[in-house]
Amino acid sequence: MNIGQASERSGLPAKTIRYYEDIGLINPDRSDNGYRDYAVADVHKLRFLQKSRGLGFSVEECRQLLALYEDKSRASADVKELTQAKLTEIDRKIRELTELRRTLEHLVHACHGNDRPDCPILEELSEDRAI
Amino acid sequence: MNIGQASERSGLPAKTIRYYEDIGLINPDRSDNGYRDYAVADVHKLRFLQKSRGLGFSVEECRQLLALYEDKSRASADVKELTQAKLTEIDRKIRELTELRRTLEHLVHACHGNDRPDCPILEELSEDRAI
DNA sequence: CTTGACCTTCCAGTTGCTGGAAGGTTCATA
DNA sequence: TATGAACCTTCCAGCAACTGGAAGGTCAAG
Repeated sequence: MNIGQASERSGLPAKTIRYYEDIGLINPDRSDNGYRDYAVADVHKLRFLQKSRGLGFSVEECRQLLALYEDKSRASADVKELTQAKLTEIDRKIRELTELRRTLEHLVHACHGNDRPDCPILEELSEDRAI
Repeated sequence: MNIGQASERSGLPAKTIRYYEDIGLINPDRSDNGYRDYAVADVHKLRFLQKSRGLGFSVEECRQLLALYEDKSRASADVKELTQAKLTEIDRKIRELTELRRTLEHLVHACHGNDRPDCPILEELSEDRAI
């Protein structure tokens, strides 16, 4: 399929898809007319990139994550260690998002109007273990 | 406190903290010697920025989120709408992270070695409702 | 009173896109 | 068959969000 369709299916702008090719994240075929030709697997990768970038992973981290999936020697200790590190990071992100969610919800429900002059989030956020 | 301590407590590099001041996200006092002087509330804001940036929110979105907490007219419909939009976005992120986590874990546990030549994540990710 | 760890501003470079120009391809319609 | 819209191509420039480094001021300890 052409880049337009790959864009539509992955949720990434065509510009970004070409950029990801530039930096070696994907390698679509080329049709005879010179157009890029994306396979379904490419679209999966692109969608994966779209999500993981949106979740705050850097391009290099996304490259690592992609590599985890594609690594032929998936059993190696290195890969396992990296995966474990990523799992820990993901857990942290989930925790932080949950916390952020709780705080926002609290604002909507408890502070409708002006019962508190000061900002409740600041107290909530300062509850953290790690300061 | 000086920028070094604010950096240590917020988890943000001093460079980034100065940048956030440049673009108007924070406004620390200045000591007589010209050094920036951060209050505890500034550190809370910075830590909040550190987290929300790391969770994939743009600086402008972080500015909005900060504004939600600080908005004096917190009861306005606009603010409520924005907050609701952010909540929806946060829920999506949590869902996506959970999915990513499940996939990675699956890789670690189920695919140790070479029982699958093809990449299982690609199938998992293609299960999405919204294609 | 100097050495080292701070801090300041300013300017340049990097990452990760994003927009726009200039031009080729495809395909439906006049 | 031609012409226009809707695609696609490369290339280059600009923006967002930092990041590094130079050049220099401040401060506490020895």
